[in-house]
Amino acid sequence: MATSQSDRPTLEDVAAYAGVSRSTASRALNEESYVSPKAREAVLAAARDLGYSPNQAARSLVTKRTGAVALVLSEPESKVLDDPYFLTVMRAAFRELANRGSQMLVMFVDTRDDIPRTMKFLDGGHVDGALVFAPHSGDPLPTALKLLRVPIVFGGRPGNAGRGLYTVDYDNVAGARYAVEHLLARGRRKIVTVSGSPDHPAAADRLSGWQQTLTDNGLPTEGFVESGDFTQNGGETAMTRLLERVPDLDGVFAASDPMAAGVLQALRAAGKRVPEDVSVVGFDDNPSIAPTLTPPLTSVHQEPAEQVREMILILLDLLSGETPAAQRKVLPVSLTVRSSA
Amino acid sequence: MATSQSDRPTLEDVAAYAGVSRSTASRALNEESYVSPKAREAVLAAARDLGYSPNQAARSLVTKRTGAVALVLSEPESKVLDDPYFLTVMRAAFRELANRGSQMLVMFVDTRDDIPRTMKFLDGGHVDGALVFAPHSGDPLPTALKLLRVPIVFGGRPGNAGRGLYTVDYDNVAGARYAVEHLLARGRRKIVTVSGSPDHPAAADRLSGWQQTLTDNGLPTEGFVESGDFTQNGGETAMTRLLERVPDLDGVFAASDPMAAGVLQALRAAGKRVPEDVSVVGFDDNPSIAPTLTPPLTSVHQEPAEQVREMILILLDLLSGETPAAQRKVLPVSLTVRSSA
DNA sequence: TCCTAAAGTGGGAGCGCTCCCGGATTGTTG
DNA sequence: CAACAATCCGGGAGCGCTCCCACTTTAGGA
Repeated sequence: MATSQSDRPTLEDVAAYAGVSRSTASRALNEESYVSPKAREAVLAAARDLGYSPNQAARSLVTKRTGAVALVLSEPESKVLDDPYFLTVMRAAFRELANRGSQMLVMFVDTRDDIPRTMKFLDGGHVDGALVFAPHSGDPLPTALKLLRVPIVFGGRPGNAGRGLYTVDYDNVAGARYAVEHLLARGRRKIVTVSGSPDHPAAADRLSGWQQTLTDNGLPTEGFVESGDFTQNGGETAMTRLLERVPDLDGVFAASDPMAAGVLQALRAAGKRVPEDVSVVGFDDNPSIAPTLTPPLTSVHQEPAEQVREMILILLDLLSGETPAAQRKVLPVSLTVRSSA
Repeated sequence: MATSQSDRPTLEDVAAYAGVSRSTASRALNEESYVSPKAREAVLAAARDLGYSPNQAARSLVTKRTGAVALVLSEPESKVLDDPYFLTVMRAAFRELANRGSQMLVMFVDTRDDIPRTMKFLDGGHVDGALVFAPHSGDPLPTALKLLRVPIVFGGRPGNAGRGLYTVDYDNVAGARYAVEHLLARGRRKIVTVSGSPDHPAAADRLSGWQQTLTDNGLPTEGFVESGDFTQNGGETAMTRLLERVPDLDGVFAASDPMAAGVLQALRAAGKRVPEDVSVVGFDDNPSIAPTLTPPLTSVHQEPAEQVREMILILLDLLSGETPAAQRKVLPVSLTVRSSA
C-alpha cells in the first residue's frame, strides 16, 4: 500500500508490486546474492512495469558514494577555448568514466572568484573524486585543492604548488629529446626552439629537453630560444625574431602544434622551404592540426585518452582505499614523422 | 554529544557547537527569516569553525532538487571534437548555470548504445533538467527524450522528431538572407553556396534562405549548390567543384566558418582574389576562425551565450512550474562585416 | 495593564534507500 | 532423524537534511 499517487515509484512500490519486502527488492536490484531466482525475477519485472529508477540521492545518502567524478579545467585566460586538446581529454574522460558506471561532471575555473565555489562544491560530497587539469604554474587552485577531503588526481605537472598531489604527466623532456635527436639525424646543426609560456611547467620541461640534448651533442643554444605563448600568432612572431637573430638556422623545435603552424607561416614568408632548408618538429601531434599543415608536421605524439585512463585508475585506487603504486606517473611519448622534418 | 568521530561534520554538529537546535541551524544556513541575529551569527561561526559543508544528498532527498543541470551533446560522428562552437556553448552554459547556483553536468551521446544509459541517468533524479544539443535530424535522441519526466530544453532545431519540445534556435533563414543581401549590395550576381550536411535542419534553413533571396531577386540558383559537410576540407572540395561548374561566380555564401576557410583556400588555389574577384560570407562568426582568416571573414553572427541563457531561462520556468511564453524561441542574428565581402 | 500577533525556537516526522540482524526455510551430513 | 550450516527473507534503524507544527518569548496596541 501507500503507493505514491502521481510521483515516481519508490523501491517500496516495486517491492509491493512484486510481493516481496523492500530488502529483497533492494538485493535483487543490486545483484547481490541470497536472493531466490523467483524473487529476483519478480522484482525485475516489477521494476520494468513500474518504470522504476532508484533515487540516487537516497542511495548516496547511505552509501556515501555519488557515482560522479568531476573534471576540473582551470585555465585563467580562457585559452581552453582554443585548445582542441581539452576537448579530446573531456571526451576520453567521459567515455572512460561512463564505462565504469560513473558520471562526468565538468567544471571550469576561469578566475580566482571561481575557486571558493569550486572548492565548496567538491567538498560538499557531490562527487566521489576529481580529475584536475591546471597547466599554469601560477595557478592557486592546486594548493587549495590539497585541503580537500576528496580524492584528486592531477593531469600534467601542476608546478611546485602541486607537490604531494597524485599526477599523471607526459614525459615532456623525453619528447623534446626525441624531436631534437630526429632533427640531428636529419643532419641539422643549428636548431632553435619556439618555447611555450614560461609559466607552464610542461613548457619548461620541453625547453630543458631541447637544451640538454643540444648541449650533450656539443651544439649551441645561446640565443636560440624565443617564447611563442602556445599560440599560432605567437609562434609566427617568435620565428620571425629567431630568423633575424639566426639567419642560417636549419631546424626548429616548436613546443606545440599551433606554434609550429605559426613557425611554418613565418618560414614561408621568409622564403625558406620546409623541409629542404629548414626542418620543423612540433609537439602534441594534434590530429586536427599536425596532419593538415603544409607540409604535414612531424610532431611529438601523446595520447590524451591514455593519460585520462591512468588518472581514473589512480582515482579508483584512491576511492577503494588502496594506495596507488606511485605518486607521480609519467607516460611515454613518441615521434610521429611526417614531411616537415 | 554524538559528534561523529573523524567524519565530516553534520548539521547536528554545527547546531550543538553553536548551542542551538538543528532546525535553527538549518534556517540560519539557508538564510530564512525567523532567526535572531545572535543565533544566525553563532551558527555561521560554528559552520566556519567546523568546516561544515552540507550533505547534498540528504538535502536533495527532501527538497527533490539536485541543483544540477545536464548538458547533453549528441553528435553521432564525433564531430563535436572539431567544432569550437560547442566549447563556447559549454562554457557559456557553465557560467550561466554557475551564476544561478547550479552545477553543469556534461554528457556526450556518441552512439545509439549511449541512449539508454543517458535516459536512465536523466530520469534517475540526478539532475533537475537538461539542455540538449542534437543537431542531426536523424538523431533518435529527441524522440526518446520526450518520454522523460525531466524538463528538457533543446538548442537549435531538433528536426521533426523534436516537435513538442521546447527549443531555442537561431534565425538561420534570416542569417542566410542577410549574407546574400550583403553580397547583392556589393554588386555580386552569381552567388553560389557551400551548404552544410543535408541532414542538419540548420543547414537546410541556411540553404533555403540563400535560395529564397536569390529567387526573390530573379537570380539563378540552379547548380549553384555544393555540400561541404561543415568541415574545412569539405568546403575546399565543394568550392573547387563549384569553380569548375560556374567559372565566373562572384559571390560565395558558406554555411559555416570552417567551410568558408576551405572556400578561401580553394579560391586562392584557383588564382581568384578575395574580395576583388569573389566576395565570401561565412556563418557562425566564430571568434577563433572568422577574424583570423586571410582576408578576415565577413560572417553571420550568432551569440551562443545568448542562446544558452534563453534555454536556461525556459528551463527555470519549467522547473518552477510555470509555462514558458513560447514553445519555440528564435533568436535574431546579425552580419559582422570584415574584408572578405 | 492585559491581550494578541509576530518573531524566534525546538522536536518530530519522514524523504528513499542500504545494511544489519534475527527468524524461517531449505539442504547436508553423521 | 537429529543437528547444523547454508540460503533466503523481512523488519527496523538510520544516513543528514528540510519542513511542519507546537511551543515560548517578545513587541505593540487598546
